[in-house]
Amino acid sequence: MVFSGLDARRDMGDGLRFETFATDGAARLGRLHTAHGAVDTPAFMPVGTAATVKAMLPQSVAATGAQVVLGNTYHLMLRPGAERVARLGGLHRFMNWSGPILTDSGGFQVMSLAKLRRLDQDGVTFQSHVDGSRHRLTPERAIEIQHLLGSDITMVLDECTPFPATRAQAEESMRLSMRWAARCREAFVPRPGYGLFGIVQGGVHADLRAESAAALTGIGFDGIGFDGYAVGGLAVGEGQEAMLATLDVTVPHLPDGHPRYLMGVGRPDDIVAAVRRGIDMFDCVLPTRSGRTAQAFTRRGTLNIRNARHAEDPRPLDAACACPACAHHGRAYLHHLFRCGEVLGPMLLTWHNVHYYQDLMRGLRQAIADHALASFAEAFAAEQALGDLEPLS
RNA sequence: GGAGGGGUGCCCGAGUGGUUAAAGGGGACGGACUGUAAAUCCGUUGGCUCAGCCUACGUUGGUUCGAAUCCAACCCCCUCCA
Repeated sequence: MVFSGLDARRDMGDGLRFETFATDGAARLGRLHTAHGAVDTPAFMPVGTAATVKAMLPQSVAATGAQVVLGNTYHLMLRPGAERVARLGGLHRFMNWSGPILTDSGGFQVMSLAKLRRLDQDGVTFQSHVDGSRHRLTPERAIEIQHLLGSDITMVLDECTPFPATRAQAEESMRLSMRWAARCREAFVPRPGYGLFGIVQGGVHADLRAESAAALTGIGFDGIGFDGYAVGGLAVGEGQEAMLATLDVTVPHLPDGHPRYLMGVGRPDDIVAAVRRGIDMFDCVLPTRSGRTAQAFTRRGTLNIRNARHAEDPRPLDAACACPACAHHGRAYLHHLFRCGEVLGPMLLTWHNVHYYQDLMRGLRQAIADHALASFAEAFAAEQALGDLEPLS
């Protein structure tokens, strides 16, 4: 490279364009433009850690209305390896997903695999959960891997601060993440349609969140900042009330002109609450993991399809849902598939859950466009509260 | 007809004198799951008036302070030989 990332960025213009069409309170209706297409926001991004949204075909994911999926630096680094993906034409081609891809940096694994890694100021060394081999991840290498994958939206390497943590631990952890974020910013090679997101940390402490946001928006030699801003380290055990309170003291510090991404969240009610607080993007394993473990999300709340009460229930999971599980099958059949351990059960339920999440996002976007978000949220909560035992209308 | 093996809780199956309402599976019933070490994990699973009692290891009877475990008879099941 003859020029640094920041020089290139100045020469080539913004990596990701984000436009906003309407607002309702703090919520925004927007569109994020990437090299592989646009994402309407607020958006929910299904998680495809190992180059697959588990139990779904890429075209099925797209059919739900999902416009962007996640991949994971740590998992793809181990298998099949970033260089191999690059030789095979990049992650989009590898997994046959033509839309935008956001890749997490491995920062979540710094927390979730705490027992299998050693952290130092320069980076983190993982002991592979697959074969025990050692793998070094520095901010620079995390960015390099995401470049090799061809990620549209690259995430900085951070440390997802665990909960509970003392204030001192949260502060130290956040500052480490901010130093790493600066290194990621330097290492990232800007290209039109590709972008880098910073991640705000700071636990549940308002001043630390503010400090983190200020660090990210001012990062770089001339305060260039990032293409988008993620809020990390939430939904890790602090509870919804603390999470929302943290959003209340964090989002105001994030610039209006860039997308805001609440990492790893969440349940449907978390998403509604966070959108009302100005969050534009979400990802969560709940719809996919729960789909594989018999939990369905519906307008009437969650249900466990394994439960005996569904054994002879011919109704669909959700009468208002257009997904294949609801359009062509009743609860009794899905119940039977799960009872028998048939793979079609997890496949159909995952499809349904992802479809439900996308329906929810469509509803939220429409509500913002209509300036009716408050009444939408009220109706959403009322319907969820009815519960699954009430007959579906 | 002869020889051998075996009958344990919803099912399979361990257990050969007391620490056994009885390992472990399965099934059943329920729960959990929030930038995926997850098609995973965790409870419960004889009854009752539930820190106690009752019922229970094919059936009946016996030995013993004490039996799923030892003995006898009987009833079933399996394998081999006629």
